[in-house]
Amino acid sequence: MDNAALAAVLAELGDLLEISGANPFRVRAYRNAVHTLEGLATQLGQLRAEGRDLTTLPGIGKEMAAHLAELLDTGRLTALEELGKSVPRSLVELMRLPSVGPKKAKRLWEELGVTTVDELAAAAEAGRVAALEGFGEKSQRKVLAGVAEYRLHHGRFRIDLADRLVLPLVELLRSQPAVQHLEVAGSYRRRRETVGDIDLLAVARDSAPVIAALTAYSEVERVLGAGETRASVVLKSGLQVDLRVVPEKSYGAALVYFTGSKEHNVKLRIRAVERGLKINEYGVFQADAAPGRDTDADSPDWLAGRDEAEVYAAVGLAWVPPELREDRGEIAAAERGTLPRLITAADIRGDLQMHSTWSDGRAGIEEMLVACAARGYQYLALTDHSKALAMTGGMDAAKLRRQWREIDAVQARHPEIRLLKSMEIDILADGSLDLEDAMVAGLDWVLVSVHSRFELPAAEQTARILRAVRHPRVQVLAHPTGRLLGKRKPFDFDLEAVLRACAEEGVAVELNAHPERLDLKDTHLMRARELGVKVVISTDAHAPADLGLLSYGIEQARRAWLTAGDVLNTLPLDRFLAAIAKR
DNA sequence: GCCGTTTTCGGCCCGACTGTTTTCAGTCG
Repeated sequence: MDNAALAAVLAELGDLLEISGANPFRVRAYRNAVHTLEGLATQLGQLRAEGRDLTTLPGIGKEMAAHLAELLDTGRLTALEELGKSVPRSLVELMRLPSVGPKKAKRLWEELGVTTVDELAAAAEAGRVAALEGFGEKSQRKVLAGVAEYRLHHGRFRIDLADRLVLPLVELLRSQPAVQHLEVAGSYRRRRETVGDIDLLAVARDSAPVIAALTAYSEVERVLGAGETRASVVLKSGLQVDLRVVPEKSYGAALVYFTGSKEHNVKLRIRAVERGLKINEYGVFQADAAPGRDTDADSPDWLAGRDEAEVYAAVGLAWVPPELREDRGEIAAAERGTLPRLITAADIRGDLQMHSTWSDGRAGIEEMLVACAARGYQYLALTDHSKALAMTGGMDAAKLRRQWREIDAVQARHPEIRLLKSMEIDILADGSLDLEDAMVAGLDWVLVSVHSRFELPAAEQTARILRAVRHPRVQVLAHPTGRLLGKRKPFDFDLEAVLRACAEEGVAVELNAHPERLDLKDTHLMRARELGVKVVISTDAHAPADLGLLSYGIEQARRAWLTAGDVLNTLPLDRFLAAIAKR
């Protein structure tokens, strides 16, 4: 089982414990363990095989370690199966519905016999939910609306889709005369690869017109609620948007608070408590100056909160870039002053994966080159597909030779940028390359990737990829896990073994910046860096406009703590060529 | 259930909104 699967089982047990009325701190312990697993850069099974004591991991104690060991050994968890005998496991699905939490899920089950979302829908349609004490007509309607939403799509939104939906709304709200500041917070600001909803934060002279502008927005499907300082709507796309309006004095504190992550905020508050302070969304306050006194921007106990740096400084920390706020060691680094200088788009000197009309791209070589030069790049690699991908017009040796002649001609017309001869060479099922070695030797940049046989057993898949990265001329492994967000899971293989081989062989790994891939992902990149594997951030562009997708790759690289020094294509041309010539 | 130069017990982050309540529990972020 991989870390994500382990985390899912512990999360389910935590939810089920909560429904069964367990001690809330015990429930939280499960949530904390899940968070640790999700943030782990190395597979837990690997750590265990290396003899690591799992209880040295944060939030993992004796009990969690035993659960994890059982899961790794047997793939099952007795505690979950036992609890499932007294509380239906399907109840955790009910908690995914808005306004249904553990208490309501339990009562729906005990008093109405509801155990699934479908049964809940039937009960609500029959009017049985409204009759329940503590519920009413409105609760019943909310449940039905929630079920409809759930059935439509109970997933998250890819970050690029979120951008398309959010940016016009942000522009509209910023144009309101009353608005002084408006920022998108939450996981969107941390640039997670997907977002569940959108948190907007505003400072305004008068909150009412801002709230009204949101609820009246043409893309709003329905208004979930609107009060003095906050409002929630669901867009026609299904994306939920929450808006909070805060006083100017609280803007920084609120931005920290609503940017999260929750785990990062918890750490900040604990630091505050240790220093006799209190942090909430309105500011940093002297704690217990007058117990029970309001802690808002007008309180005499208010100390800081106008901007984020002020809030961090109040607890002895440097400002932390939003992408790092995941409780992965950033607090300690901010305290020591050792936060990394994160890579930016301006550090990139060349794009090392793109396609042209020679395979499945939509633009010619020269067009792609001109677009790269316009971005200020010093080099680009043209990586059209190899012949195994016949449907893309993949090239065999003869076609590749013809392409080289055109490349030479285009290069002769454009001395301003270096056009590298390359190819996205398929890794065949046995790990051999889909191009003769004599031709491989003629390439400036040798990129390999898997595009077929995703279903191979893990051992075979691993052996196949290992053979490819151990090929003496291979320089980069592209989109190593093959995942497509929301469409295809990563194929089953031992990434750790592949990364170690890359480290030994001096092969780089790609961070494919296409928002559908983002492969490797942030935690994998952290592991690559630990092992000393260089990263290449490429767009996989199939048209000039796709070159702009680079920003999505940069964001994930930042989430992985990468600096310019960790990324090969930040090097100027001469140093880049020198670096890859060693291979 | 986890954690600890305030260790092996007694804590564990905080506030707004909603709906159904006559004073607040539950949910959510």
